Amino acid sequence: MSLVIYNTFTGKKEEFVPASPGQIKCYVCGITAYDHSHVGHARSVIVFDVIYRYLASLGYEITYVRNYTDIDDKIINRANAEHTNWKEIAETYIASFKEDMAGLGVIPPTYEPKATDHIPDMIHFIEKLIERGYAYQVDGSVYFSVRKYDGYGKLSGRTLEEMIAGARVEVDERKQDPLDFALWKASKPGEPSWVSPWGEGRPGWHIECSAMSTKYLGNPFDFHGGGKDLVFPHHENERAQTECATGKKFVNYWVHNGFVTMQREKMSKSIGNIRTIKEFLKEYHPEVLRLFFLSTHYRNPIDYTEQSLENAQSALQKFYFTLGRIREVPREAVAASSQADYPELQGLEKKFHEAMSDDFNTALGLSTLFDLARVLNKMVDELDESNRPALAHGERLLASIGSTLGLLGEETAVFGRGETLRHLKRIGLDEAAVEKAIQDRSEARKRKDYKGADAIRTMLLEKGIILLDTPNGTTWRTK
RNA sequence: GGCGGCAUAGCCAAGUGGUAAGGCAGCGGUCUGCAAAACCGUUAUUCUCCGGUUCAAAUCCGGAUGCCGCCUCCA
Repeated sequence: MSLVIYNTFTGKKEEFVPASPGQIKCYVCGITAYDHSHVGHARSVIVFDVIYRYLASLGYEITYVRNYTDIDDKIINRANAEHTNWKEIAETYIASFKEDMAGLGVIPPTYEPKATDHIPDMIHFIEKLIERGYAYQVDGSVYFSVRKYDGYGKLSGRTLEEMIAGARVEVDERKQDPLDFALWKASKPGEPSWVSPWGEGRPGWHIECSAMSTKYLGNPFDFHGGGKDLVFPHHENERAQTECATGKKFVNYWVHNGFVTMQREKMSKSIGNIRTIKEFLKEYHPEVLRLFFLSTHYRNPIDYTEQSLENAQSALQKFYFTLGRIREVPREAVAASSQADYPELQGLEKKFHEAMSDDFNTALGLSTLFDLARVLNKMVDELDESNRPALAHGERLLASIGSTLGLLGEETAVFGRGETLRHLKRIGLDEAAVEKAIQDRSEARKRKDYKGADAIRTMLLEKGIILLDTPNGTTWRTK
């Protein structure tokens, strides 16, 4: 089965052919470390985490790079506002991001380079551009000469004329052409700076990704990813610089994810409609966010609403319940599976792979998880000698699909406990009070006082607590 | 102003020529003292609207409307 991927550069789905067989080299633009990351950043990271996991499941050996922009106007501004230095700000928010990533269960990339650790690489890169006649120096700054590169605009699908027509940029007098962009910025007094052949200064934004991606991956490399907003100018500029400096193709497949919106509007710091990852994680299990993201194709926008999250939460709970039911079946009963064929399970496995190999169609892939849950629940309901091996096989399939998506990674009991505690915290109820109410109800039931018992059930239900009467007594869970 | 994307049931959402996946919610049923979970059944003659191409269109083409994004930092 071949893997098909939508390439922003061609605007089409293309069959994926790795630059070297069996290996994949991937670069994804990370964050600018000047504040806590929000749910929009999380989408990008999770989308590529799932792509990474899926490619790994296909057996590829992957080198995955995700950078940190740790020097930039916003970082400097924040440092000034807080009377500290850029380094402090950058380190603070890189640490914050790492904490978020761990919380979200994201696999760490192979390399996580920081821009300021690669200043010499960038200087070298710029020198090459000057040598080759694609860049020029003015007053200690260096600019890239956009008109020297005739491929400019091909990634974002616009012509130079269109860009000029639509320009809202303030023209910097020193540029030879309004479209030119900075490779190196001469520093103003008091600003952080590094020594360069052009004087004290700091790198332009785009150059770090060109220098670091080619340093760690060479070029051309397989994937370059990031949010859709990076297509222009960031990736367009990276591409221009790199192809001009190396004389070789930069990237084979450009992959961009859609935005997270709130009330249909892009989530972004400047609009102010953000939800930080930390805020999210206080309220929900991390896999809820992941499941929510995966329920829509990665290139489409996704609207962040409480209802959608509750939805994702129910779905996640459903999967964990299913897993929990299976695991309650005595181990010897599920036994070692034979090599027999299970057409239904194999069909679902195939469906999952077909979905994922068609431009990572996780929404469709997720539907196989629902199908699988149904099949497995039925097996547990109708458990007998004949379907035990199939159940064992199915359990493994559920776990394996889950792990490819980064879901169902927790012990069912731990998951359930976590959901309970989160819910109690949200409604401000303590566990002992719930237990006491349940005990009262059990006594009422013993007296066959069903009216009284139901009153307690209803009271708890209103608080989102559902009682489960089992042969071994009453347990409870949160809605 | 320039360029691009999207529009599928109450909600979320897949589906790029062959007669509408999946989830949530709802309804009916099995089970249960009642519930919950699970399972079974059911819920769009129709895919924003108007034209066109075709034996056949949610899917292709043209137009309209609406929403969103990029063009400035942005995942």
